[in-house]
Amino acid sequence: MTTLRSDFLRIVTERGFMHQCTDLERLDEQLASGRRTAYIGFDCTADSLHVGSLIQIMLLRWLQKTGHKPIVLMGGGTTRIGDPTGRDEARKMLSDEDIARNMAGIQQVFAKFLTFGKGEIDAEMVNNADWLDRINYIAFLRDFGRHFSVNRMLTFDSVKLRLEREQPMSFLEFNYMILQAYDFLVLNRSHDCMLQMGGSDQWGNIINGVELGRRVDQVDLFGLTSPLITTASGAKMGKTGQGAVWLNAERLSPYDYWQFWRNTEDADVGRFLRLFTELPLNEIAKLEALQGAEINDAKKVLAFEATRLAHGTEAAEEAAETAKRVFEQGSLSDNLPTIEIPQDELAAGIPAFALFARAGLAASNGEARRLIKGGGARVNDAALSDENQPVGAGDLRDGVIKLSAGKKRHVLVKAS
RNA sequence: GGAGGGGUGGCCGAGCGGUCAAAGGCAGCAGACUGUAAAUCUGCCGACGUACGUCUACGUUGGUUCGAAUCCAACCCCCUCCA
Repeated sequence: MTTLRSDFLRIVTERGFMHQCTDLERLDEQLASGRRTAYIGFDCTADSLHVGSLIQIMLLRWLQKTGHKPIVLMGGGTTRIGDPTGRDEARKMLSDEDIARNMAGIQQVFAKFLTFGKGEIDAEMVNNADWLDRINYIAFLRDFGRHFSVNRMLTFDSVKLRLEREQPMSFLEFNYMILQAYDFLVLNRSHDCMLQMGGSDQWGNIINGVELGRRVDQVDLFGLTSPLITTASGAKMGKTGQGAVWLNAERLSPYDYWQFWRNTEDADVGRFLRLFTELPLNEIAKLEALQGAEINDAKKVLAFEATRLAHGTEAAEEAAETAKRVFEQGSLSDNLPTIEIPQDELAAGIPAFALFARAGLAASNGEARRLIKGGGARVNDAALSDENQPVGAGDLRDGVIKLSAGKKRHVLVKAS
């Protein structure tokens, strides 16, 4: 590969964000010669984003840090269609209210990672419903539909794979890629946006936009994709037993977020440090070189840095402190999840299984029973053998009872 | 519209009159080993009752039968081929 001149592409390449690029050399020229604008689209299927989108978020963050303008495109319009990429079933339709609420939530997440405002390189959030909603069907088909070959569309993975698997695809979904291509064209016209980034699964959609720009406006547009991030053992990143790893504190506490990173597989530490922190590469190289149990120190750095980006320094320090107390000193921390039980109930004593279920450490009484029978439940760090054993006021230590399911999941019970 | 195939637990997928809460796999939870890792091994894995049990569940509704995920009918949805 030739030496890259633009800060953005160089950093992004060195740190492992690059998967494919439509024309690396010319894009590099462009980015090296002045301020440019790029965008990434996100759909609003939930009111927050999770770590699955973090690479994209980091890409925009680096873009801004290297002096360019990021645009966050909210798929308010396209969310109502659903990207067929990589799925066998059409998405369920969301109401306009849902979409509006989701957009607001996602904006909160981005506010942590990007600087928004009116300045030259301040980030901007746009909603494609603003133009897609106004499309006139016939005019749109005549102006843009003519540039899309169905023959070609059928060869894109998003469509081809679905057909090969003999799964249904509606015409609605089939149109998704056209609309995404149109988004790019619109953003180029309105914001002089010349680069669309996205996950590797978006390659086809991005290409369509690049081509549409060339055919309709004779402009040079660029596309760049990031690799699909899986863990070293091949699992999709960001799925835990509890569900997605959300980036907002309401859905996932900073402590749990910290824990997620702390539990990174050894083999992923270096890669994740490069992708999800902004530590200098030489420092990462040192951390990555740690062997055996020492790599835990690197994981703590990863957890701290990643949490800092999403939740701020203070929350990251707090999470680190809580983890230290719980895991390294075996003591308590107020920062653990806490439930309150009425005083009199506690005085009477609650069967252990019921308490564990109430604390959320088990999904049902039956599951709590199994947990206890299996020897995975502890009260104040003492193993529990009888699932019916009453737990109550007598178990309070300094005003709290510590319930543990396994080694990692703890809940504090307080009287109210 | 016609012919054929199909809809099973979070997912994949067997079962095709009782012994079916339903094989097997994946995912998940816990235990052992470790380093809050991975791999491996063990146990659990619909709900409720401490076990025997009860309830809910095999697209929907109704039927046959002592008994149905399994047979029949109608309906809904999906796939393939034909028109």
